[in-house]
Formats: sequence, C-alpha cells, structure tokens
Amino acid sequence: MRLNQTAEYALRVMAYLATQDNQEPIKSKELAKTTGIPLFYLSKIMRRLVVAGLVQSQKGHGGGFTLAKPRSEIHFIDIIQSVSSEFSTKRCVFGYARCGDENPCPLHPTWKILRNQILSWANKFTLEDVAKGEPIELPDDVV
Amino acid sequence: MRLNQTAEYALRVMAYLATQDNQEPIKSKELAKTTGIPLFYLSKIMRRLVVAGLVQSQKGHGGGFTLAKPRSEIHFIDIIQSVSSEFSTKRCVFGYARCGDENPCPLHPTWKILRNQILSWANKFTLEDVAKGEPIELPDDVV
DNA sequence: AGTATATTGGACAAAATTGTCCATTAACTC
DNA sequence: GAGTTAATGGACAATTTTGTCCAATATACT
Repeated sequence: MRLNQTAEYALRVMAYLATQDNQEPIKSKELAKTTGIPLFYLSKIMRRLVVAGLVQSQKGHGGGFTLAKPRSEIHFIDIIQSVSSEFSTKRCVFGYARCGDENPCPLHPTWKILRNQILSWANKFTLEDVAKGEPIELPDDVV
Repeated sequence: MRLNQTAEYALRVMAYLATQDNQEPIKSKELAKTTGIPLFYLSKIMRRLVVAGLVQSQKGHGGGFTLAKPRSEIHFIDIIQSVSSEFSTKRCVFGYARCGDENPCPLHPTWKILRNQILSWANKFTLEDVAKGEPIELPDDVV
C-alpha cells in the first residue's frame, strides 16, 4: 500500500480532464499550466495513461489529450495503478512471505482493514464523481 | 496523504515490540533480524520513535528498546506520524491553495472520504490491536 | 578502572522518485 | 512540400528516500 506524488498527479490531471467537456483535445501545455504539474513530468504520466487505455492522444496541430472512455468507466483504481505499481501491492507490511487469513502476521487484521478501505474506495469512484464546474482557484505553485 | 516504506517499517517494528511481553529491552540487532529491516536504517527509525515518546531506549549492556507506554495508548497514527510527516498532509490533491468544503476542488469530495477513512483507521487502532503470539513465519528477505 | 555492550550521530552511498532538456516523430495547415 | 504544432522517447539532473559505515557516547558488569 503506497501512495505517492505521481499517483496524486495522475488523479489530478484526470480529474481536470473530466471537468472539461469540450470535444477538442487538451494540450499537455494547458494541462501543465492549469494543474501545476511540471510539463515534461506530466508528459510521462500522460503517456502511461494513454498506454493504459484511459486517455487518447492526438499528435500535431490541434492535438492533445481526451478521455478514452466515458467518465463513468474510468475508476480511480485504473488511474492510480497505471502510474504506480506499488499502490495495491500485496506484500505483507510485516514482512511475511505468505501472510493471509490462515497465516496472519501480527498486523494482518488491522492492515487488511486499511487495505480494503483504500482499495474499495479506489474501485468505487470514477471520474463521474469528480465535481464539475470551473476551477475556483488556481494552484499556489503556478506562476 | 502519503504512505511509504519507512512508515511501514515503523509499524512493523512497533508491532513486533508489542508482541514481546518480556520486560527486558530488545536490542536493535534482534529487532532488525526478526523484522527484516536493515539494521542501521532501523536505528534511525527507532530514534524517531524514541524522540516521539513512543519508545524508551537504554544504552549499554542489557540495553535496547521498550515501549514507553501501555500498548493501548500507542495509536498507529502516532507511529506513522513520528516517521513520516507527509502522511497526513493537508495539501490538496488537486493543488488548490485553500481547498475545503466551501472552496472544493473537483477531487475534494472523493478525496476527503479517502483521507477520513485512512486517518480514522490510524486513529482508531493501537498496539493493543496487533495479534499476539510468536511469529509463524520468517520474512523472506531475512538470511 | 577497564572492558564489553548497545544506542546515537554524522557522513556517506545507493536507489528510487521526481523533474528537465532536447531531438524525433506524427499530424495538421496552407 | 514547407512550415507549424504537439506528443513521444531518450538521456540526463536534482531531490528524496532508503540503506550503510564508523566513530562517539553512555551504560553495565567484573
């Protein structure tokens, strides 16, 4: 169970895409500007999202990125997992090679609860659940 | 909301301490061996736990570490926060400078749910809740 | 006092994550 | 076809996290 900056970035940019309902693709430059994610780092993230099939990319003039599926079909878990393999890792927190209900480590019962909560959260919500409307306030770190 | 290796290590070693009910302090060497955490990295973590007042250390012959309080008074949140400041960071995932119920970012409602779930989990459980008994299986990465 | 033990602290090293730069490729416009 | 635009890919740099080494300090035992 790991949660890092990149996963948060991915959620952020996808949430932004979900709030834009124009049909034209959105350029990474605009994405970077409005989300505050470093441009070229964002590009890498976008690529991963494209490869994962969550986003479509279009090169050249008028190109950019669009969601590859309806919002309701893009779950948070898809987004996070496409950029962060360690997110839903099964490795036991305690270090057991085979930790499970039959062979529980001391942390198993409590950790399982956390894991389940996080995973079911990520499985439950989709881009449909992000609030619509224009951003009210710009990020701090955007100049 | 960040969850990293060090936080997991801290939980792991504290859980181990909680399962040992002898009165003698436990040496970091033993802790490292049984938890599979690299010895000197573990030392740093232990120091943080000592500074946070969760663990008592004893130098010299017969020294080692013991819990500084009853198990029931050591919450997971204390453990994690003493080694990982970013765990319960309030920074908005979306990047808003002031994100809140009145000025919500698109991710606010869903993210708030995750945050609350994780934090209430961490606030709820204590070392009392870790399973007692001897470890059944040694970690894989321990030689 | 002297010796062994174990934490502590500082410096350092390796690895992973995060961020940047630039050339290449693909697509569109005229 | 020439020029422009925007994603892609690769190399690289900075930063953070994770891991290691060793000397210093404190404690206990004889």
